[in-house]
Amino acid sequence: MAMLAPSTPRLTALTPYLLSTVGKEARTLVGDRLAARGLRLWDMAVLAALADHGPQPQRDLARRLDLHPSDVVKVLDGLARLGYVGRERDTADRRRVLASISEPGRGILRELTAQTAAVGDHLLAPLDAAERATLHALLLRVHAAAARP
Amino acid sequence: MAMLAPSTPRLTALTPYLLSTVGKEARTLVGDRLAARGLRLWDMAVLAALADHGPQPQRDLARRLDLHPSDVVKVLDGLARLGYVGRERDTADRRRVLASISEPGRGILRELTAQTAAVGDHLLAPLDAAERATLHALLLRVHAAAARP
DNA sequence: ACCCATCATTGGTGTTGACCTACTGAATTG
DNA sequence: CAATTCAGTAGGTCAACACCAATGATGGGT
Repeated sequence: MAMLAPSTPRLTALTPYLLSTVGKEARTLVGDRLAARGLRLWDMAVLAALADHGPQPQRDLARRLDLHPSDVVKVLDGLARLGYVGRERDTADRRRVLASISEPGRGILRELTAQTAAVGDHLLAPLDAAERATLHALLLRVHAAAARP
Repeated sequence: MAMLAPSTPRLTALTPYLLSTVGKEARTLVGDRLAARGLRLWDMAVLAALADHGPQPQRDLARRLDLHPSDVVKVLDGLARLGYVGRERDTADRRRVLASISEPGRGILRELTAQTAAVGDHLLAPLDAAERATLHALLLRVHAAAARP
């Protein structure tokens, strides 16, 4: 269990530093929960993208998640071996492979989502519900702005 | 320049995911600026800790920054080679080595701090001043809570 | 038909971050 | 004063991550 250091004022005065360390902590906590199921962060991201946007060529996944196409293959290989995703050639364009989430995949995704929410509860313990909502909304706007070129 | 992906609702609904991605982005942006000066994130953290808490044994730095003692040595080696820190045996306990920041060290730290603030401005562009303050305050509380055992 | 672009895949590379072990010299404890 | 604990150091491991080049199959354009 990673433990944040009681840090130094010069650093904690900088929002990027706080974002970086708190983000790293979140990453580690979620990563640990996923690791307990033999999965990694990208696995969850891919499952979520498939659940949200339906079956799609791997190219789209790569663009959507900003993940290298050759790494998409590797992630899907792992998920397919566990039965969480299926792959079919697109009959319209036989170069493409349509990846889709399976029922077991949806099940594990629900679990992972719950786990992640639990991590959130733990991490945001010092904040009340309204504050958590505020934080989330602000982060969402920052995220959205950083996402577009 | 890393670019965040336009992500998927199921993920952006989870605060830990937002913290993780935005944090990673902040980390990368700051890291790039440091790399332009041949430094890394830990270098800045160590300089800041020395500036904030004065000369101190490396053991304290390790605890303070949650950095492995053997890695503290390596970071200090690099900083010492650049003349940003000095090291002296503690006369009271000659096992200890007191690390301290030098004047050039303070200078570079000021620069790095300005660079980091600039990254903050860029990253938090969509937020107005009050919102940035709110975000910072919330993150600070989360950080402080996660820091203590 | 032919050529070129696209998609998936394979099998790598280099970097990084965190960690671990063994060793030295110094202090503390019994 | 012997044994143990502690600080710093040197050197190495290890997994994760992002990225790259080459290949084979397919599609689209002219």
